[in-house]
Amino acid sequence: MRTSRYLLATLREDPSDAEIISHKLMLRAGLIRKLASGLYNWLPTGLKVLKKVEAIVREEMQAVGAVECLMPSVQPSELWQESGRWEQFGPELLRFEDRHHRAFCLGPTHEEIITDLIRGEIRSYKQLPLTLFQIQNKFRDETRPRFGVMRAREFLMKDAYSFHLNQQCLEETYQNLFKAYCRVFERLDLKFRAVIADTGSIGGSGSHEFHVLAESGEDAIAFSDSSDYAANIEKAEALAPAVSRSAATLAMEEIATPNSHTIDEVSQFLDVAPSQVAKTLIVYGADDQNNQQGLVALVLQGVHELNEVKAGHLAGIFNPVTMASEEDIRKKMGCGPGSIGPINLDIPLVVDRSAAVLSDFVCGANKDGFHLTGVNWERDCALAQVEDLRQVVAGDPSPDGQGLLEIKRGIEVGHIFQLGTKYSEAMDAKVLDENGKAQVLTMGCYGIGVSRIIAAAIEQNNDDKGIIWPDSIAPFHLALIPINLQKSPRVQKACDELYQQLNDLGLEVLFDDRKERAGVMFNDMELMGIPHRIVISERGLDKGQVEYKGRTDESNTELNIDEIIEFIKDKFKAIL
RNA sequence: CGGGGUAUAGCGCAGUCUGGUAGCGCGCCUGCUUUGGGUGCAGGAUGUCGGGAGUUCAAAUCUCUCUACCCCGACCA
Repeated sequence: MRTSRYLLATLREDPSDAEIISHKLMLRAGLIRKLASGLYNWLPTGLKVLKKVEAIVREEMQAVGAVECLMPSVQPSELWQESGRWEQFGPELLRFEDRHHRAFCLGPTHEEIITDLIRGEIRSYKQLPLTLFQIQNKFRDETRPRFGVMRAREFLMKDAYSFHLNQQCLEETYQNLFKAYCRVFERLDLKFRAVIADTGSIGGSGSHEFHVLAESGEDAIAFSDSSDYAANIEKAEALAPAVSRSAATLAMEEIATPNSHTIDEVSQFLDVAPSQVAKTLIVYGADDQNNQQGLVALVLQGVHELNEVKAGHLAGIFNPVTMASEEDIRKKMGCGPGSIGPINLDIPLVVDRSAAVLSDFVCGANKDGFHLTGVNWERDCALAQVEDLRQVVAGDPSPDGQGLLEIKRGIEVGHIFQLGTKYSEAMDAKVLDENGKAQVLTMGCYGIGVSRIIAAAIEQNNDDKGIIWPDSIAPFHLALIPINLQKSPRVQKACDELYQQLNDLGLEVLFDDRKERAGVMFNDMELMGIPHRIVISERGLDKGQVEYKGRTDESNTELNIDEIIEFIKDKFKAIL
């Protein structure tokens, strides 16, 4: 490709609406342009990268026997009614009507469609197991799209669905897909971790997320420092403290704590450690159908944060966990949220494992401006229900009993689920087994955020000059930069010849034939992250030489012009 | 959805408080110059000042209203 015939679209300055490095660089390097909030045009350079990621994903899916198909992005509401998700899904599901007033949505995912397709096509266990995948645009009407394609509303996803007669077979496929995902991220040269995950709104039993490690990641991951345990922090279990509760030594006492509401204020005012203060949060309760019902008190140690995913999974608590309004709290407790404690509350009480071993602790007195000191469980307040409620923190013991937890940030680029029969049951997808008996299909589903991977890869690989692509997904393999092309017939001839030879090798070469100074060309090619470059100049040709430099090399390598092709061949031996 | 902010040339911004008919840098076009890290000089083009309504002799500037976008919080590949 010659730059004069290409849409280079590089920008000198950071666009004002980009916050994180990958978003800035994707705009500056001319990969994407925003159309509207969460909607992006892919420029030629961006699309080349997208297609390469797509190809790697496709190859690895096919390598584990998955078969490609393609489903529409517009989906009829009836199928979503059938699975129950027409009601369950929030406003993230973009709904609309066609001219006949029939309701549709833009597909945020395709469980309903694939289940409908398969229940019509698969009759016998002999056709199982089967894994289908597609690479297709999804639409989710995110409340807050941000960070460019990292969290866009329309985005490219690879979604795969597997069908089985039983759980054991699902687990085998799940393991295969797990390995395929690892290979995808390895081929992309990304530093990643597979972590135990919560199943969220997709549903099902077992689940892993694949995270690219990056400071700007929106997720926190807990790792063991001495085993391979890794989990999304939402899912990481906080073990019960090894120590048991000490005996009470103090009498319970009510103390005025004017204007002290937060844990820090109270602990400073009373001069006790924040860990000795119990934090009581009031959330809405739920009945068996998860209808909102009354209030529930949750007690944590002052230094800990509530893990809303864990709390939401408990019976009797409304999911998603919702903090009670100050108004409801006052109505029930007669005091503000900053003065609540577990003593003499007539609502259900759930105590975190770590809070349950406190003794002689401090808590709110359920009276504005007062706290209780010297409080002890059982003596002063029954410990009805003790659960794991809190977010793990760095230094907690690993749930697998080996080592301590570290917390790192990650970008979720893949998520795999063992769905079980959630959709097949609801949508009556069955096959006949060996005995001629109808069996509900067991399903798995497997997603990769293809467009998000690109942002994640940049987030992980960049320097002050721009993007640093791995060879596997660089938009071009090599930049060919002439010095003084317009004025030197020799440089022109040498470039044309080399350009032809490199193309003939099957390499994607970006030949910068613009009438620009060297610095401009160097900067643009580095910004775009092209991993290799060759410079041809009069000065070099005088010595019969051209010059090579890798994107991250410290300095140039001078090469005789008749060696260059062999040299390049060697650089690309993995792909040529 | 709640809270905060922004909207002026392709991009980044000033001008708005104190009303007088729009400017800077980069980019773009022309010519010369320079030619190994965003050259220098000269000339040039480009704006319904986000939309609508109002106040005024006069509105980018004041008032009302609508819209879009961004940031901070609860969701997800």
